[in-house]
Amino acid sequence: MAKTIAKPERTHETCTKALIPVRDALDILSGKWKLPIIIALSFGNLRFSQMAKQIPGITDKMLSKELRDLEVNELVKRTVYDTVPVVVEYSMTTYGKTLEKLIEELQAWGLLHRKRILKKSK
Amino acid sequence: MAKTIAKPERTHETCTKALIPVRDALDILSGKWKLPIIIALSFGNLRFSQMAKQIPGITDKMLSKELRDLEVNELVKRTVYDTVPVVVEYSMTTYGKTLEKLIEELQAWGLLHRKRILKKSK
DNA sequence: TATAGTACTATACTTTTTGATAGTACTATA
DNA sequence: TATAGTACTATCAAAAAGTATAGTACTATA
Repeated sequence: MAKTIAKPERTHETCTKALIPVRDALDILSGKWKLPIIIALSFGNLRFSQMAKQIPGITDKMLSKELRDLEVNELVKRTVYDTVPVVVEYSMTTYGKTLEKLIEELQAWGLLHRKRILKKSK
Repeated sequence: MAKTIAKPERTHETCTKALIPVRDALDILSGKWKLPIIIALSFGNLRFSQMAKQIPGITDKMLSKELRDLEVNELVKRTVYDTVPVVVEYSMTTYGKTLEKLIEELQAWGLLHRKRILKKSK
């Protein structure tokens, strides 16, 4: 017997509710610095100051804040090494890597969109 | 012979470039009102004032601005009827409907994320 | 002549997000 | 004792996003 999932009726009500997780996903990627941070970390683990160097223009404050956001959402892991001076290493979690597929899909749509819209404005 | 696309090397340089269309896609969906408008229109064409009623809390200014954005991006079509008083009808374009798949994918990820994160906070 | 209905625009304001700049705590080394 | 290195935080300023409220242009109808 095939497993089926009861799909709620498509009403304004249900659609508005269905919007909440969409917004969640968008929020995770939104803002000026989330994507650059994710990309930087996708190349390998980085310490705070290394990351600050790799992402031109970001301030310490923004980096710190965005990393905390990503950490709270379990997308990035923060590891403190008990050295002197202390060293903190950031890395993508396995879970965080599931974002990559989503980002690729956004990229695919965005690429088509660029082609379509820029063609017109020539 | 299978068609292959030359994939650029994966460097910071190329990744940063690849980020541009991702940002484009995110921008299209970002802001407080884009998703509610898209959902409302996905149920059928609407006039300005009808839409304002269906989207609780939106101001005329925001509605007008966001519709213009969507129109410029060819996601929404604006049709003016030569009546008195004038009536303007908004509808999703065929192209605009291609966003639905993307929205569903965001939703799918967001749903998993909700489950994962909310579970912990209980 | 006044009002109503449509689809907006204009202005000023508040809130949220981001930026600039400086400062903190710790301690090893010169 | 002064400086340097690490990973931040604090404070204030600027910019961007969103809200509140009123006003416009048009004309048919009461």
